[in-house]
Amino acid sequence: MNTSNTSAEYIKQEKFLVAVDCIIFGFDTESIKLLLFKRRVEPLKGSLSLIGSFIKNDLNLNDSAKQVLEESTGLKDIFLKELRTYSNIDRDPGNRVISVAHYALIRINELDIKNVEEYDAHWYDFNDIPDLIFDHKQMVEDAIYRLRDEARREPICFNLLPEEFTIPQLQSIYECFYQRNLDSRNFRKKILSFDILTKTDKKDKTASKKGAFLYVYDKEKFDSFIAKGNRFQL
Amino acid sequence: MNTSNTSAEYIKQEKFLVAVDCIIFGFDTESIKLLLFKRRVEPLKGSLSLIGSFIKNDLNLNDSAKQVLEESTGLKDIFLKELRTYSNIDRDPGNRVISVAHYALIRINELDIKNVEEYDAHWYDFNDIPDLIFDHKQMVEDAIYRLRDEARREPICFNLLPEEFTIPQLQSIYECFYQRNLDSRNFRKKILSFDILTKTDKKDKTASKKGAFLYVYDKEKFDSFIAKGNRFQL
DNA sequence: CTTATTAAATGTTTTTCTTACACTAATTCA
DNA sequence: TGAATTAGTGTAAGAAAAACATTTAATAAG
Repeated sequence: MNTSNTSAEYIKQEKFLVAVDCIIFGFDTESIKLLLFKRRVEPLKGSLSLIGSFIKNDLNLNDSAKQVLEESTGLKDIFLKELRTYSNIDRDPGNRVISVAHYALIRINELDIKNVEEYDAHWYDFNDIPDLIFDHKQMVEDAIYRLRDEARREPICFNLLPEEFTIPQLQSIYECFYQRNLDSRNFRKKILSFDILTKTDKKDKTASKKGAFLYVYDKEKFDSFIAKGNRFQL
Repeated sequence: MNTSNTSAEYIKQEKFLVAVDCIIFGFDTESIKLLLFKRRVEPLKGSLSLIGSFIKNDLNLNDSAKQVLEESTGLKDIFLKELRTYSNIDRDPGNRVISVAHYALIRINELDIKNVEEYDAHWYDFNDIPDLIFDHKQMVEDAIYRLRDEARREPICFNLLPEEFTIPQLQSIYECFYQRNLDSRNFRKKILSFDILTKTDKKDKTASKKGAFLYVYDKEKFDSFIAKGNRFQL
């Protein structure tokens, strides 16, 4: 590290290992899933954990998390947000490490199988999280809590679906988050009332004989919806 | 730092300066205010900034922020939450520093004047924030945005008022946040409908001749309100 | 001691949003 | 060709939000 122009007051200070950990969510028609990994370094090598990495001096935290995601999933341009820091002194028995947890929403179908196998990654139902190393299970629980809240107030669930998706698919994500069935008439009415979706003339016939029309999320429509003083709320 | 039991993989890693910065909010019958400080170290010594500190090896981030707050305001048991990290490589010209911003709500009247003077601290209207060092102004803007959102969904505004406060006082905080007048009948009806306040038989006569009854926030009532499946929303 | 002033406290109606509810349509497969 | 399956649609009732004006309690001024 270049310390040539380091201020005098700074030099006295202690330095810390800083890591990012990523909570990766996906959705597969039935349930919201979480991508978990076999840890590849000591301590606790081989145990289940989130994917993470120590940060380097050339990237900020968000870019570090992006890099971790790209390496482990093969995906770029992923929905990614900071959750919070985890900084208890003894959280990592290897040494003191301050970790900044990030959560990501990905489209399961776009996941690169090669990466997944190489990294020994597996999907777990978000209602049935196994024990994880350190405080990773706490991170997951915090992320689920945050995500539930955010899904209600921001149009983020589209990030779990293909570019083109059906209204019933979208509904089932919300049913997963809220753990209850929603009325399909009311749901459709509400989501379409925001006028943020564009209907295509294509149908998805994987889920029914009749087939359901495919829609795409339109960020510009959303922005103008908000600009008019409206609020996304499900 | 004790590195005797540090894992091999960890030793190779770069370490970083980590700081906490605190965005301190108050309220003084008219407007929401922000406590700003004259910076006491180089670089940019003497410029306006948030209060902050490098963290040490014996405290987690939250406790570090608490310590900063106690030293600068003389207050304990302050409402304090993590906002987010700021980690751009060049954000601090003194050296690379990762800062974790925290926001705090305090009761202006409880502030220790001695500390305030010693630290050269001053209140600024939250609608008129001066330029600050580094990315501190961004932190403030992010904190205001977060706080506005949180005030709508969590009972946090009480932290800006004395233990005993009037309904009109509470209303004026919300009017500040939303920057619009609220109907006093509807506001009162709504806030009382949550059944989270206890009315005292005392009156505050500083704001009117008639005087307004004082109320206290009851955390237990709030918890049972939530346990019944309700949602605080203003 | 009467009157003027000031902000607090209160209820009702209208409008908007939410919830509950059941049938028809399109397609596939047997 | 008919049985099965999910998609798609409208309306009525109930709940919540918004709009709106007057009376009350206390102090201060004349």
